[in-house]
Amino acid sequence: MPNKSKVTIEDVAERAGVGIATVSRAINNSGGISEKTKAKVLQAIDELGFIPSIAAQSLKIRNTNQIALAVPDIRNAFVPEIAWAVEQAAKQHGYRVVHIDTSGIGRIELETIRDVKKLHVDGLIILPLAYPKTFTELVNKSPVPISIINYGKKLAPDIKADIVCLSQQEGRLAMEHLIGIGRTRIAYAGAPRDIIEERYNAYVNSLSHVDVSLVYFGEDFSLNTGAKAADYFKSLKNMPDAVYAGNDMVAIGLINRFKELGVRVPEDVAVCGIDNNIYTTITSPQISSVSIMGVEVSRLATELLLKRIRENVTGVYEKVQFEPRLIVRESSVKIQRTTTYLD
Amino acid sequence: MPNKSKVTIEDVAERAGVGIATVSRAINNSGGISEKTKAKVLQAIDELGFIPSIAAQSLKIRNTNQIALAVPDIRNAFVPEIAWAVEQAAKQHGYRVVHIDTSGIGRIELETIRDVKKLHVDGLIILPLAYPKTFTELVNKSPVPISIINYGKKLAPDIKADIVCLSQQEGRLAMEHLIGIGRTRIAYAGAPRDIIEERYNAYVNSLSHVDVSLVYFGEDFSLNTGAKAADYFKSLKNMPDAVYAGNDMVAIGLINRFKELGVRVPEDVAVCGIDNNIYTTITSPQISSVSIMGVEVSRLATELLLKRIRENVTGVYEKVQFEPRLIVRESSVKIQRTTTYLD
DNA sequence: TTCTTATATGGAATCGTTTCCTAAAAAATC
DNA sequence: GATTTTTTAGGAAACGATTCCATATAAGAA
Repeated sequence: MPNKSKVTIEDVAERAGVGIATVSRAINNSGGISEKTKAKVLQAIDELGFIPSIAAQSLKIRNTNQIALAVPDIRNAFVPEIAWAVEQAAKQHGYRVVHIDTSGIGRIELETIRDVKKLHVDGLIILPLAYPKTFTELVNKSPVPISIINYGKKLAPDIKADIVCLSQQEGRLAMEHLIGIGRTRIAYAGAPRDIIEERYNAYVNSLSHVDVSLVYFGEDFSLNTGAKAADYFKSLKNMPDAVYAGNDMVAIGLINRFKELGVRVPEDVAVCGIDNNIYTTITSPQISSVSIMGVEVSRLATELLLKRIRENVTGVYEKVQFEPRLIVRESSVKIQRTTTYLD
Repeated sequence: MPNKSKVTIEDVAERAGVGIATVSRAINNSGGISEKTKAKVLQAIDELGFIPSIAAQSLKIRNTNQIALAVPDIRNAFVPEIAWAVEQAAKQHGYRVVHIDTSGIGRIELETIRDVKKLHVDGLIILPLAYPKTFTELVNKSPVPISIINYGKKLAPDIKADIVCLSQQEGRLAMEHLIGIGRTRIAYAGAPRDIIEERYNAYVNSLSHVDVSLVYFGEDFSLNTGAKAADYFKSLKNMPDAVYAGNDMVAIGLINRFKELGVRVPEDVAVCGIDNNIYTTITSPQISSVSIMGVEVSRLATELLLKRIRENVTGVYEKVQFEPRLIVRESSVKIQRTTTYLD
């Protein structure tokens, strides 16, 4: 870690025999400079190994070429894909991505928005889990543009941020699928309704009558919740013939425990999850799921943010909705009491 | 996104009726200021909602309070945990983390090191996959401290970076385990030796004789490689009775395909993976694996980096080795020759 | 060639901090 | 109360870029 190089634009100017303004023009391709001198400057830059001080540039230009990405927890199965897509898109435009872990805690999410200036970024992409009352308020007074990846509840229409979301039909898709394959006693397993309300709402709305004994609320959307749900369903005298799992982790935990308990999936119970994370294909049976389009959604959220940063406009916020996509795998098939049948 | 607040230290000074130097002292607790005036300044800051310009601070102080984390691909199962631990540790010290995706491409890894100044960070944590000849050279001339999370080959002893690694006994642990449970025809499945050499070396070193027909080199460490390995092993007239998988993804892919092919795990073939990623517990059978201590390793790597940044020293680089830990699950059990017979 | 216009170039101010240096005020010493 | 030492405060010079503005040079028109 030697030469903490401190070669400045002035050194370059001297070496190239030009003024500092000229060097700046060469760096930034800002025109008003002849090809000849530009080449001269570029060579001097190369010889000296000059790298412009981003701090100085930031101070003058007032941009940082950084955006922040605030996610609940990078260890959650559906998050890495989002982080990846955001970074790819950002890199393409010369932006770096600062990661903020909100731990899915509403308070931290709000603080992140409130103190976004402390992050030294030109914009913020946030994937909130909680939506307290002050959310919109804080977003609206943010000094930098915000892009929201919204897998939660509907946001205030007057919110001053670009929003990319899913049509919130993912639950309905899963339910319709289970109904479509002839299941009649469909259960729900997942976190309590206040976490991702829509997931449970879809369950209720897809049924003419809700049998509360078929609803299992765990603490969260985890493997563990799935396992406990399996125990619970197995304990019923009248088991469900399908489970709509609030997400894939729950579905995986559920199926695994079912297997231990001797419950066959999909013969006895069909299962459909949500998120379509890559681990739906590593279980046996592979799990039917609904893709929440993480890559598409987050790429667009990034593009919108960068566009707004670049164009520096505040009006007309975008709200784009993607459609979730049902992916049928082995864990949910038509009821056929003869041979098993996959597709 | 309204009031792009541009309240500066001068505004605060005026409001508090003091000089700008005094305001600076109040902000930074740098002493030489009476409690009375400090309170006055702090109040003014609060009233005006002043937030110091990080760009200006960086320019003067020449630090950014940011570190970069360069990883192969955040979507790889063992990476999120590392990213998480790094961020937690960094946050604790008031540092932000900029994520760099190297896609596991050696060229990009080298570029990241070479151009680290462009990242606007005070230090770099890198988890390299490849170690080309120029690696050490580039690290040594880096203008900022570097901390290496090393799961690969041994690094040059004179490298100017803190290194946190595993004792590279993870492969041996897995092999000894398989041998210990009585398996005699142990196979290898993973990427070619040039990717993570040690994983394969451990295989060779743990055996008195290597049967090349029991070695399957896929393209990478993926589910797909595992699946293809399963096909290959099944096609042998004389199947292995255990597979040492280069990582858990391979193990998962392998087991899944084995199941489709009617090969029983662990009865016919025992399987042990490496990484101990969380998905080893969601398969059936759950997979024995060796923990690579991701959280511990990366937390320490971060601590060492931040210490070096803070103390600004260049001598005496640390090299810390963690011991991997074997975790036995269902996929590998002692051979019990009771009724079942293979050949 | 001479005058006009377009193009290149350099100087100096600026961005918002920190910090050195000097001066004033307060505290301590005699 | 006078003098010295210690604290506290403010002015101004950096930090390293960008960019406005004025000027010099090259190109084009007459």
